[in-house]
Parts: sequence; structure tokens; C-alpha cells
Amino acid sequence: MLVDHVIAPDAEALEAFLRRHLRSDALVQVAAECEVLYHGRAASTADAGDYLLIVKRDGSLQLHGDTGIKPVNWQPQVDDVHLELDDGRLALTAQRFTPPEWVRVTFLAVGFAQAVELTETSGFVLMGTEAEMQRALALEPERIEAGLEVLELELPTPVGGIDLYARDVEGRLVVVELKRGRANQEAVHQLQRYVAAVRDQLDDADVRGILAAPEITGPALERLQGIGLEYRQVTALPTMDDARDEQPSLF
Amino acid sequence: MLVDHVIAPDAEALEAFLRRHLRSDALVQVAAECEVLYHGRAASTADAGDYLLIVKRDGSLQLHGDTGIKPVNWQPQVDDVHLELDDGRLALTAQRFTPPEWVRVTFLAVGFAQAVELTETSGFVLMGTEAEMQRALALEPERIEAGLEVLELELPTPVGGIDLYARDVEGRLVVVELKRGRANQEAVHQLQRYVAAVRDQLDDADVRGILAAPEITGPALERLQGIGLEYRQVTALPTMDDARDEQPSLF
DNA sequence: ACATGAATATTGGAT
DNA sequence: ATCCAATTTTCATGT
Repeated sequence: MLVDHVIAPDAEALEAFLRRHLRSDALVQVAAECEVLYHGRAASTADAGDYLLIVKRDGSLQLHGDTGIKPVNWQPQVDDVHLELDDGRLALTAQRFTPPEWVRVTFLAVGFAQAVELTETSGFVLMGTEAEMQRALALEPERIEAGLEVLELELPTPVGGIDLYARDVEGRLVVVELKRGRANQEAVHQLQRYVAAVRDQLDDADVRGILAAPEITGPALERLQGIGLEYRQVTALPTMDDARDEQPSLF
Repeated sequence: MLVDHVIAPDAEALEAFLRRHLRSDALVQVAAECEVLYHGRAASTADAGDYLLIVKRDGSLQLHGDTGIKPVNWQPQVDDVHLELDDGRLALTAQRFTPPEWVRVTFLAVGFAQAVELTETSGFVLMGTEAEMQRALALEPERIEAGLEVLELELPTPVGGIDLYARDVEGRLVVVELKRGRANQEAVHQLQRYVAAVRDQLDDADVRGILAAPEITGPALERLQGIGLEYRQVTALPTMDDARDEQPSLF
């Protein structure tokens, strides 16, 4: 799994190491005190300190500090990585063209560099996405309301796709917006947009809007009801409360 | 910088290593074939394969595969990390309470483990945030429109804060929504909300809405103009085009 | 602790 | 390539 490593290499040794491994299938790491320059979407940033640089097989690059999930600097993919040895210091530049941006890391003092191979990668299982929720509720619309008949999934409108488009027991059209987690004001506005689009299109003011989610924030509920839309608590899938009850030790 | 490391440790050796370093100030890594279970906001996931586990000083945990910026599994902070040796296999469980979720990593075959110290961390410079754009345009509102007078920054409304609240040369009120990057439909709706709130509050239909951004998407512009709102291209700050022109080698 | 909004969000899917 | 919407977004901030 650990393919190769060097401890406290000088600039030449680090350059040799990186040239050997960067374009291989290995994940390359460098722990070093370094300067980092970024220019692109964020205009520009400059950093200096001890960081852990990770360059993955797909060319993505991230530079981690000692706290936080997010890297201090990163580049999702790169079109070009190149090394330059200048003035006794090695610099790695990762550049991409769309959007145009680049990150340059200049190594000042290197702790170690290593190449790691992560070969075995199985598939994964994910349950509880909004898409699954949509399918589940399309099959059992009575979970939202008795007598509800689903007409369309992801019905396109000029302002986006309506999650569930349905007709209620009294024949009124119903726009349903689903949220997997706690619905907030943003979700209310999304629903409002869709309802307005349908009313506009059909020239029919009698269109209902339902926000279906396991939870909703206070301000969101207030606003929702203030504009004549409805909230339905839907617990078709495991919610956060389930996690509170279950203990890891059960596994 | 590299404090300690073990290569291909067995479960007991790995446990000893992790107990020694996990609560220290070091960043701990383990490269291993492992099983990963997650339960929480995403309902649940299960993974197996070769991953690189990183546990930082603040207790945040991330599990990286060999591609992509985002970890396969992660936990922003944890309230509790514990190790269990069961059936000859070591399992690390990281749990947090709000929101309730946990990740459990069971190590099957370990490549190496290491502890890294990242001490030197200087401050950083970041330019080009929306907040800076707001301050810059508040000082020079003529960049948006001649004769514009800024009345308020971040004026609160029931539906959120208005970036710039102003009066135009003809005395009409103007709501300005700023976007640092390319404005999309979401931004248009945000502006629409604010304009509606002001018209409502003042019972005055003659309130203008301006979306100020360096770029705008086609659909967003169409919708914006369709509802009588305006777009102003603002290039008060370095935009993406600057990055295209500049070369890393200039540094 | 909760809610809101920005961000180099990233990622996947549709057009 | 562009755009839109979901995501365990993360993070900072205000209440």
C-alpha cells in the first residue's frame, strides 16, 4: 500500500520523487512548510505554514491544515501539473482552464513525501436520497394525503422541475416539493416559484402547494402558511431521530 | 514533522499507535483496506475498499478514496472517538450528537499509520469576497448607476438582508443584490423577494431591483428582465477574466 | 443551539 | 460546455 517514501528530502530529491510518482496511479502526499498562492474564482489568496499536500490519481489536489474538513486550498481537477526548481526551492503549480485558476505550492521545508496505492475500491450503498423519497412517495401518495393521485415526477417548468405533480381528491392540482432533511425558507421559495409557474401556465389560481419533509424550520413554516401553502410531515425514510435512537454498538 | 509511524501493523499494534496519538496535537493517518459504516443525516451508507483515513487535531475525520476532492465519508467534528478491538479487528467509531450521526471504520488490512505535526500556521489573505464587493460599491455607487445614493447596507427585511438599499437620481428606491460570481436564477429570485418585501412594506410599487454581478446566466437574465428587474455588470473586483490573462509564472 | 447565507462549494444529471 | 438542483455540503455569523 505504501509504495515509496522519503523523509526530509532536499529540493532535488523531492523533485525526483514527485516526477517519479505524480503521473502514476498512486496518491502522493507531501508534508511540508510551504507557501501557497491561489488565483482564480476567489480572486486570490496567499498562505504560508505547515500543510499536508495530497495529489490524487485523478489529478485533484488538496492542501490540508491541522483543523477542519475543508482543505486550506484545493483544485478539483487539473489540466496541468508542473514542477519548477528555482532558487533552490521546488514549486508545484496546478492549473486548470475552465474556470481559469491555479494553485502554486512552494516547498520551504519538507517533512516527508510518500506515494500510496489505494487499489481495492468496492461499490457502496446509499439509502435515503431525495430521489428515493420521490419514488417511495410516488408509489404511496397517501402518505402525503388521502386520495392524492400523482400525475408526474419531475415535471419541467420554466423555473425548474416539480418533484411531484398531483391531483387531490377534489380535483385540484397539487405541486409537491420534497426535502430529505429539514426544510428551510429556501425550500418555501422554491415551492412558491413552482406554484406560481403552474398557476400562470394554467391561468388557474386554485393550485395547491405542499412542502413535504421530515422537519421544517420555524421561520420557514411561518412564511409557508403566510402565503397559503401547506406543510406535510413525511417520514417515509429513516430520519435523524432514528440515528439518535440507534447506537453504533448495534452493528 | 513526522512524529511516528508504523508499517503494516496488526490490530493490537494499530490500537496502541492510535491510542498514543489520537488525542495529541498531531494529525493521524491510516492507509488501510476497511469497511465504513455511516448513519446520520444521509440515513446510511456502507463502503468497503482501500482508503486513507485522516483524523485532525480538532477531532474532524475524513476518509479519502483515490479520486475526488470530497472524502468518501467524513465527520466535521466529533464529540467522541473510540476504539474497539473485536474479533481480531480494530474499529474506530466517531460520533457526534448534534446532528446525531456516526461513522465507524473497521480496519481489515493496514498499510501504515502515521502521526504528523503541522505546527507553523500563519494567517492568510483573501480578497474578493461579496462583503468586500459590498463595501467597494457602497463607496462608489456610481459604478452601478450614475447618481445612485446608498442608504443602507444589509438592510434587514422579513425575507433576509438587502445587500444595498439605495435611492436613484429620480428619487425611486432601489434594491441591489450583489453576486461575486456568475448570477443564476436563485439570485434573481432572491432579488425578487427583496423587492416584493420593500414594495409591500412601503405600499409603493415604484421600487427598482438591480442584480449587480460580473456575469449572469442566460436563463437568469431572461427571467430577470421578464419580471421588470435589471442587471448591471459590475467589475469592481478582479474577475475570472483576469485569471485567464495572468500566468502563474509572473509570480 | 438554531437559522441564514456565502463559497474557489463539489457532484451528478439534463440540455 | 452550460446550467440547474442535491448534498452528511462546510463555514462564519447573527440571534
